[in-house]
Amino acid sequence: MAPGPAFSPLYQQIKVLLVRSLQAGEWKPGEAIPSEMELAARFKVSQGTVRKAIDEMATENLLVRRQGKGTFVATHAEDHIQYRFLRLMPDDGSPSGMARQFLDCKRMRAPAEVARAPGLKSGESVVWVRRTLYRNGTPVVLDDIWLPAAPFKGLTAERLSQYAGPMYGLFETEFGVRMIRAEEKIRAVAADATSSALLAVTPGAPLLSVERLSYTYGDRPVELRRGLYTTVSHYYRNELS
Amino acid sequence: MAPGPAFSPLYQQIKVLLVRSLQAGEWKPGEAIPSEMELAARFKVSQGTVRKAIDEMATENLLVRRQGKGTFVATHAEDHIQYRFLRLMPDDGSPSGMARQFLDCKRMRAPAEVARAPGLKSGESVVWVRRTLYRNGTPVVLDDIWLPAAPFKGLTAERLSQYAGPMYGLFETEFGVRMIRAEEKIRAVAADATSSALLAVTPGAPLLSVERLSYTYGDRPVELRRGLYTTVSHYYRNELS
DNA sequence: TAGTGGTCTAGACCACATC
DNA sequence: ATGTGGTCTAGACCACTAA
Repeated sequence: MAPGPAFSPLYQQIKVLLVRSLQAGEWKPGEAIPSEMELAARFKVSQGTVRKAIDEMATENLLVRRQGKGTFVATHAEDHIQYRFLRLMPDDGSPSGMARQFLDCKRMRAPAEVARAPGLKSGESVVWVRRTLYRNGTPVVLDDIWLPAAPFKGLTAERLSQYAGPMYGLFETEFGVRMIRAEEKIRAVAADATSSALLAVTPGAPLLSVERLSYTYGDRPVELRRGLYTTVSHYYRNELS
Repeated sequence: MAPGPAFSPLYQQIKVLLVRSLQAGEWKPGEAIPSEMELAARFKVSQGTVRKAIDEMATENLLVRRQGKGTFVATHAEDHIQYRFLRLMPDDGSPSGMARQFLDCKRMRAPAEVARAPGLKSGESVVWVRRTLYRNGTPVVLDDIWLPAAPFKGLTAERLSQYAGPMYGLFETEFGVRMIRAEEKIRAVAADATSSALLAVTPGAPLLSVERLSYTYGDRPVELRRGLYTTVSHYYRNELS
């Protein structure tokens, strides 16, 4: 392989090329990418070098390997794991499904608090979504979601309600926006008037505030989400290592 | 290599053997393990196979590779990153150090709430530690820590205070107990009388409750910790992928 | 049976750290 | 100059999947 513009290991350069292809939509979420041998031939490197590139992308959850079948583009849509990014677990072990309810969805100028987050310019047009999640008929999560209006033209409460499965699956299939990773800032806050009403708790009750910034390919932030979780019968689960 | 008792890839078997050596203390935290070539000779496999075993252990933070120098046993003691497991960040970016204060340290029978956690039998003798962390003179963290009394014989507030550096570093060097990974359950709770007093907040104020179960080699839980964090000028940081 | 990813090997060379 | 981990290659064989 010709010495690329950057001085980095071959497999890293391959990785960059593969990510570019993903970004360009050469292979869509859920589809298989070419076999390791084909990619090795295309990039004129050995299979082992392609392998190492794919290995890293698999650990980053960009690709999924399936022995005997091939390597596939990761997706939120087919993932049997509903809510890949939701870490809220019920106290009793069963991570059963939740019911959704969309309360609002409108176009607006980005308020200052939202625009501070990278990726959304101040005053830019955004889509705002408010929804709740229920388990066993009781509200558990109140989400406020801000999205840049441009890529999400045509997003309505109607379409959100009709789509079965995780929201990020809809973003993927309908708007071509794939969430790769996210950063969360977690705080304990007191319920205000609206949140206490929507979550059926007393005003001032402690709630878990989860502020999430989600990124697509190329580390571009494309979603800001502020979730309020009731944690009387649920907890936010995290693993440290 | 002889086909071990379990049917698994060679490099996985090597990994098991390496973990056993770590557990047995053949190489202590901070020390270098033998070179890949030496290990390959010892286990009668190729260097690449040892490499893959070490690679996985490095991503699990059991080992640390340093090019040109060798591969070292991970440690909490030398890590320049103070508080490897503490995810609390100040709102202003600087993750500067915190001051510690040990309030209590005594032997007791494990209360029921604690004994429910695996690894501690009900009524077993435990060591209980209470401490606070301060930043800029104001209390931010209140930790209650329960440890099995047996391995931690001789743990006193005195020794905790005298030891500079992270608590898990002291556990390592003084008691031979190495924390490998941990699980946390995070909730929002209201400050009670004692916590509000110790954290200088009004009773009922929302606090982040972080219940941590820490594991040593072999997935044996050896510490239960319940932290209460004030999140008015700090937040719990998490990465999703 | 053919094609995929998964493992294992052996050898070459590079980059870094140390003496 | 030597020893370490890091990269790259080429080829063999295994395990799984599907036609």
